[in-house]
Order: sequence, then structure tokens, then C-alpha cells
Amino acid sequence: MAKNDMHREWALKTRGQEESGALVESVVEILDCAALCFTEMGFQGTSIDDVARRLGATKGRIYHYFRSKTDLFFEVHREGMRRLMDAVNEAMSAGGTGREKLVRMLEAHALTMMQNIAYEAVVVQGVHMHRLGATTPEQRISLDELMDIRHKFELLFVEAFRQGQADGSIRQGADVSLAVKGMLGAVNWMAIWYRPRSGESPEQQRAMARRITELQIGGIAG
Amino acid sequence: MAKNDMHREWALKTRGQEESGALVESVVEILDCAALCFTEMGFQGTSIDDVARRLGATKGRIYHYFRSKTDLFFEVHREGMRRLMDAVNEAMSAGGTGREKLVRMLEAHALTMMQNIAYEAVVVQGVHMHRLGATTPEQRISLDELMDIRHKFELLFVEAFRQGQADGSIRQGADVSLAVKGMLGAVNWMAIWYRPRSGESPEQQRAMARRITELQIGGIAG
DNA sequence: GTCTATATTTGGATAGAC
DNA sequence: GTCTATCCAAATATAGAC
Repeated sequence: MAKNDMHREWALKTRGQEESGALVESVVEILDCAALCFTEMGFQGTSIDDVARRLGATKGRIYHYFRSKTDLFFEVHREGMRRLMDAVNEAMSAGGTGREKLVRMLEAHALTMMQNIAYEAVVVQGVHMHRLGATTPEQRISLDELMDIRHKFELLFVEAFRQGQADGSIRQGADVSLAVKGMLGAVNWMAIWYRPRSGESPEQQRAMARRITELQIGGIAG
Repeated sequence: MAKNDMHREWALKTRGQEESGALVESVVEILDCAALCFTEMGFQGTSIDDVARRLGATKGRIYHYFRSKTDLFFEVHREGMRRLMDAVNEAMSAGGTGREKLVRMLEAHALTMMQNIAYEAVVVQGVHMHRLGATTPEQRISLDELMDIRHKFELLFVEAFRQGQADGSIRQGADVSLAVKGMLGAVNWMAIWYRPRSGESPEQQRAMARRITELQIGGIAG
């Protein structure tokens, strides 16, 4: 298999369309370490050697699976985005009023941020870099793809919001796009400040996700 | 004057403690170009040559005023932070209930983001990098200084929030820190998506700042 | 599939002319 | 104070052994 398609292959596999095997394990291990490095030191502050060191290997292993550092970063970004998308899609598909959907979606978003903070911090970093100067044409395609997914992600929230305005569960008159950008910003900002405390339980995480969501839905006025 | 103190000198001058002169003009011009480059291409995607090209000069000019690319980035960050701080401090100092203060502060924050989007996009980028791997001891000091300012910035909002809870203008029971982080996140996220349309008037900007603030204070429930 | 060793490039940084 | 020319380190990426 050509090196440049290897991670695409992997992407298919993890989507359950094929049996997973040794390839998947290797790639996931690399991605996990890369996500941690990028989160802690940023894209520019992370060298391939850093990632390799964290793996307990040398960079030969990484270059066997990924064409470039940028590709590696994109792949972490892609995976983080996929986890967000899956969680929110599921929250959306269960029924209820627009507001009920939106609440579930925001909670799912926040919870996914907390449970995958390394990947999601890279996603947020990546959004920053979406004008990333020196990209090859091929990287530009990856980037556009990711921005497209992000756009679809936002549209899910817009849709639920509109539904809520139609069914009366969300107030009229608000600028939908602005409102959604605000809510998503509040949750995305977790990538900056949230780090799990040791021993934090899933129940505590869910509670925090609920509190954040509640503030966005209900506001803070007394 | 030693090169490494030149921008400190400048910082003092722009704070009105001395007459401004040619030095200030030069430095501001560089900072403006750097802010644009960093915003458009990211820290890692921007080379000193890029900034120089945008200036219509060569990098000799930049290195005359700034020790390093990182220093240049820090200085843009510092200036962006200063503008935010000034705007919010002023909004805070006028009287009123805690909620009224908070409203003014959020509006001022949002408006400052819009009016200085290049600088403020760098500020947000910088927050990401606050664990920035390879820093010299000296850069670490700058970085810690900036994080300290950012912390004080957040505390202003916390203070207004608490006051509002005490005077009944803000609801009890909310987790103050979480609420503030949410609100600030919603506004900071503007660094990602906001770009002024051509011909956008200050009045339109103020209107947008008001709408964003209103959503954070009042929520979206119908 | 992973390693070691090495080639290559980019771009940060400096020296010294003007 | 700004330019040109140059140095040099860092780190990306590759070649080839194992």
C-alpha cells in the first residue's frame, strides 16, 4: 500500500468497515502520542523526534505511516473532529423539541471535549491554522475537507436552533448564526482551560457538561 | 539603548509617559504588519521575511527592534492584551449593579475584539501557546507575565459576577468560574470567525457586541 | 516495520557596509 | 536605522541496513 494512503486505510478501518489489525494499533498509538505533544507544545513546538521519543521509538516509525508532520497533525485533527461529529449526531437524532436537542448536543459536545481533550485541543489549534501558510496542494485539500466538516458541524446546531424557534422552545428574534457561534465558542474554549483532575469520574464530567450547557441555554440573569 | 529594552521603552511611550517620536512610529508599523501576518498564517507559518516583505523592508529593520521572532510575537500579544484590559477596566469602573457592569464589560470586550481583530487573534493564539515548548528563560518570564495579566483580566469578570450575585442582579447558584469562562470563551471565539466586512460601521459593530452580550446574559430559552 | 545515519532545506539570527 | 550577505542550527525528510 502506498504510504500516502495508509492513514486513509486506517480511517476506513476505524469506521468499522474492515477488521482492525496491527496497522490500526500502530497508527492509533502514534496519533495518541502526537495529540499529546501537539496539545502540550503546539504544532510548531513539536518536532517529529518529540513524538517519537514519547512513543519510545525513532522517527522512522512515524514516517513509515505519515508523509509529513503536517499530515500527522491533520490526521489528529480529523480524528478529533470525527469524535465530536459522532457524539453530536447521535445527540441530535433522538427526538424532542429543538431546545431539548440543542441541550443534548451541547452536553455531548462538552463531554467529548473533556474525554478527548488532547485530540480536541488539536482541533481548536487547527481551526486557528486554517489559513496555514505553506501548504502543498494536497494538504490544502485535506484542510478544506476539515473546514467543510466543521461547517457541517455548525449547521447541525443551527438546524436544532431553528427547530426550537419554530416549536417555541427557543426564543424568537435572536440572530441564529451569532447565537450558535457564541455557544460553540463557550464550549470550544474548554480546549484552553480544561484539564482533567486526577481521579475525575465520568459522572463529574457529565455534571460539568450539564452546568456549562445550562448557562448557555438559561443565561445568568437573576 | 540596549536592543532588548527597546520595545519596553516603546511600551512606556505608548502609555503616554513620554512624548512619542520616530521610534514609536517604526515599532508600531512593525507590530501592525506582524499582527496581520501572524493572524493570517499563524506563528509557525510566518517567517520574519514575510513580515519584512509586508513592511516593504528587509529583516534587518525588524531585528533592529526585536531580539527574535518569539519576542515580536509576544509584543503583539502584549499590546492586544493591553487594549483589552484598558477597555474592560474602563467599563468596569463606571458604577451600577454587577450585572450592568458585566454587560458593559462584555460589550467592551467584544467591541475591542472587532476593532483590533489582528492583535486579538494573536492574543488567542498566544493563549494556546502558553505551554510553548522551547522558550528561553527570558521568554518564559514574558510568557508568565502575559498569563498573569490574562488571569487578572478574568478576575475582573469574576468580581463583577460576584457583585451581581450579591445585589441580586445575577442569579445565585451558578459556578462563577465556569460561567465566566463560558462567557469569555463565547467572546474570544470571535477571533476565529470574525472578520470585518468592508464598510462596516462602528455602530454596526456596537450592535453586534450588544447582541452577543445579550445572548450570554439572557440565554436563548423561549 | 523499525532502526541508524545522513542529506537537505528552511529560516532564524548576526556582521558589517552604507 | 536599514540594507546585503552570510552563517548556522534545527528539524524535516530520506536511504538503506537489519
